[in-house]
Amino acid sequence: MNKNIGARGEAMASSRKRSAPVKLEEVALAAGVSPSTVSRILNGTAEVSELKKKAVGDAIARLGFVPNPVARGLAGGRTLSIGVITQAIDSPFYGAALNGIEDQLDPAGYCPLFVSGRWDAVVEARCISVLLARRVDGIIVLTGRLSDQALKACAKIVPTVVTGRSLKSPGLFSLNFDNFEGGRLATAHLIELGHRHIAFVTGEQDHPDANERLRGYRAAIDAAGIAFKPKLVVKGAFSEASGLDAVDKLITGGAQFTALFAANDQMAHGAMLGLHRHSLRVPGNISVIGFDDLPISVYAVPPLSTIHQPAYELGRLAAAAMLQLLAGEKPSITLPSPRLIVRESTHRLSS
Amino acid sequence: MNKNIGARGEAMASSRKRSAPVKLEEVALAAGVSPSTVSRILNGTAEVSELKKKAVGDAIARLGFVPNPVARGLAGGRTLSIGVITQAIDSPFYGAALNGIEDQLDPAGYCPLFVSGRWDAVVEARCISVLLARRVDGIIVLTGRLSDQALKACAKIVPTVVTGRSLKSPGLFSLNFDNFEGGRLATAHLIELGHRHIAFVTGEQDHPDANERLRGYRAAIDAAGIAFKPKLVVKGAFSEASGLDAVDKLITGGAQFTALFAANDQMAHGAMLGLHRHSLRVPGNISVIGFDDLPISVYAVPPLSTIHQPAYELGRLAAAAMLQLLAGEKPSITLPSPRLIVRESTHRLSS
DNA sequence: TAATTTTTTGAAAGCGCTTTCATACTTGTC
DNA sequence: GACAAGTATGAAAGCGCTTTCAAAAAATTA
Repeated sequence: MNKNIGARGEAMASSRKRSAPVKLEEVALAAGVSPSTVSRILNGTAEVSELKKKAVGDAIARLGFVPNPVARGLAGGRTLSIGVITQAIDSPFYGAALNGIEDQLDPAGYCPLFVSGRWDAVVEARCISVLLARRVDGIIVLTGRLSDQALKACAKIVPTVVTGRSLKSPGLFSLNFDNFEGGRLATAHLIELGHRHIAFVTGEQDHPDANERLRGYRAAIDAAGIAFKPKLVVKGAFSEASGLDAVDKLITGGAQFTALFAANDQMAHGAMLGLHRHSLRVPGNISVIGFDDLPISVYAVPPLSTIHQPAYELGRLAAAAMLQLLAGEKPSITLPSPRLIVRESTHRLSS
Repeated sequence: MNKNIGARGEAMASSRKRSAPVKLEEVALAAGVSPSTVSRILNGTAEVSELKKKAVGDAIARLGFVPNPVARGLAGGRTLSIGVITQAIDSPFYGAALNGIEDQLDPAGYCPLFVSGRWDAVVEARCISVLLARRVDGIIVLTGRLSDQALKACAKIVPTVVTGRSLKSPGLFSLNFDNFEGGRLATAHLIELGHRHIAFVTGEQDHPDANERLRGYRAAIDAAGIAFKPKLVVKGAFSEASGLDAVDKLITGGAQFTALFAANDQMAHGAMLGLHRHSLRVPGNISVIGFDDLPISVYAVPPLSTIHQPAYELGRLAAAAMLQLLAGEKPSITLPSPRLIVRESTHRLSS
């Protein structure tokens, strides 16, 4: 009763409104072979004579046959879909990564299933359940909150690719961007410009990326022989609002600084607005540098200096690694190194 | 229902490496009923005695059974997944909408399948095929390029919800934001502030939203008795870069204007940078207003006046409409009206 | 040419669930 | 208390494809 819902039964012989989709069986019949043979040709799972191959190919083309992925999933155990856990599908950074994933997966016939973890380990765990229940063939986790333990457990069930950390486990591949080096690079740039009092706005609490960037900041000022001043480091949360707050805190706290490094671009934008509100010019009075190189940062007023993070590429490579994992190969993929992008928000300190 | 997949079932007898998922048959056995009964309880498709209902419920909980959506899809014809066609998954505007869709669909047990149409009717058509091949239960098209015709054809096959246009057809529901009124509102605001020379940066060519916003602009200046000057209207493409270009074109073309209305926020940001490059201050020399109210616009320097478009809400409502369609109801959903958001990028014209 | 190995192919058994269809079991009615 | 009219339940037949398994055909060897 529910099979051909849309199929209005009214049109019998002649004009069929919505002909039921062609199925493999019909192709087999038309080509004069057995269903098994058609399946084998479709999947390349066995040698088939050229003759039949052609007959089947013709039949498929003529009938316009498209295999039903649902049936394939049930019978073959593969759904040709990959679960992708992102933290916020509406974040500009993740958006680009998702795009990269889609671009890479699509030609391979795979389809991504996006779900949002909302920076919450519990939600993330639920996401994994949902994805697993949907029988995805693999899971890509974009920098989540899940424990290494949970990730490894997941990898036991399906191939797993995770970004933002480095761990080894069977069935698991991790792809890590050098956040430490990025943090160092950004800070060193500021120091290079003559700045000695550099404020730092951190990212989400216990986010590995955030911690690494902070480590990079410390390493750079240490290397330059600048004393670390805890007062110059304020907590942020990767959001524009938190960048703005951070500047307020800094200024009302009486901190002295000529440059500010925000652990991501979103906070840098918030910080720039904060400085503007305090009648501080960027880069005239304060130099600002961010991290991520969001598309919008090119168009900030002034355009934001930052560390380029290849978000799109990250997605593409994560997907590529997944494809390799699925093919039984051992992925051999590495991310490009952090790159400093100097625009107009950083300036030499005029003494 | 499907809470605990993460629960490694090691508490069982001995330590099974990866216990095969429990299936409905086992639940039936454990509860002492037939598989049919379990299915009926799961789907609520028939009356079942309280007694057995409880027995089955217990068995499900005890065994940690989670129905296999793939099998359900094959047998029942419903996959509990909804295809969503967006133009650019990495656009800040669509990101928010996708979030809304996900939030609305998830509690209902549905799962969105996102694909990107890339502002291209051909790609979009391919997306529909892919989605249909995957046997989605419905399709949501976020302001696409497809012809009304194609959309109606799609609606014949599965329930379809489309935003950004108004058309009626069986199985089709459309949700349209009042872009005309938004455009009018923005322009009227500028006029109210004393501006008479108002530049307009258009959106993507033949994008319905873009055209409507332009219509709103014209209506407002007409109403104010201001002559329409074609030189003040320049083509944009909804991207930051095109906003910047537009300003260049305007200025090198010698156009005289004291205010600028960009058909979306992204272009407004580009335009603000363009003005900055020409040493024009916002709003000191030129007032700027955008359209969409992207999250980032709050943190622009200066914060951007704009027309609020409820992107998240749009997604949520589109999904809600889909759910109603699926339930066989006739959706009765309307979008909130455009709302003017005055921030700091627009200012009274000082004569 | 007979015997043996290798390759191609088809029949049939699922994959895990939904859904007729028919069967027991209740009610209700005169 | 016998007969019609429900109601809860189970057996079995798929959904459209993949995948053993074994038979048939072809290639190889002795």
